[in-house]
Amino acid sequence: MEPAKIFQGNIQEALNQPWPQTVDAARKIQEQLRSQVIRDDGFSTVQYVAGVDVGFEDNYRITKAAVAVLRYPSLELVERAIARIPTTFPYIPGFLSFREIPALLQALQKLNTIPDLILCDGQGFAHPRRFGIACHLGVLLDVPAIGVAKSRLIGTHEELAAEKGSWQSLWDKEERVGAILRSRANVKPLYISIGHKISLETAINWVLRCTPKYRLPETTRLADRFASAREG
DNA sequence: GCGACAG
DNA sequence: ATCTTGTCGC
Repeated sequence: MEPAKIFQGNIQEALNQPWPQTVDAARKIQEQLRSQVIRDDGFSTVQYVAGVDVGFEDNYRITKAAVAVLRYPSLELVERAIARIPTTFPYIPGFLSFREIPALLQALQKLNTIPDLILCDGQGFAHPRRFGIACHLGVLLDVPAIGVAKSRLIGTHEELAAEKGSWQSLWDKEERVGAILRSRANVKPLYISIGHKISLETAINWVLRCTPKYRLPETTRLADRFASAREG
């Protein structure tokens, strides 16, 4: 079966599953699915890199998801998709994926181009139960994914040098759960963690490859723009 | 019990 | 996340 069929099949299967209505049910899903996370590199060639993000409309009643697919290494926009659905889950730290993934799946379903790698807005493995949104989306789609967060959810770290490209491990007790990365000189670091089918070292390198100029990767910048645009 | 807390 | 203009700094 061709990749496109598998990708669309995974999305359809995920959409057919009942979505949790309580935090307890959501926690059980996290604890069940987290064993499926693959922490090693499970890909070779990367032709398409995608960024995903969500925004809200109508006083948070509508969740608007956006996907931007860029060609690598040119980082030019190849395709974009938008989806709007009613918001069904509140924002609770540690359960972000249950608020954002339903809309993201509907946007991803509209793609004609299958991403080889997805950069998510939020944590992956750097999560209380090691199953942030990048892990959740990566496992559901079975596509390599990276968590790129703008702020900290958990973890501690050493001082970070000011130069672009410098990074430090992010620790939760004795376990390394991710890294903080200076994606641009003298700006607040990014919180990087693996999502699925990728190692932390490879994830850091891909974030840098997708971040030629600004603090955020081009993928997330574009997805951000599409998710927040009043039009579209 | 008291803070911390992705988007 | 979102409401919002100008403004300070490299």
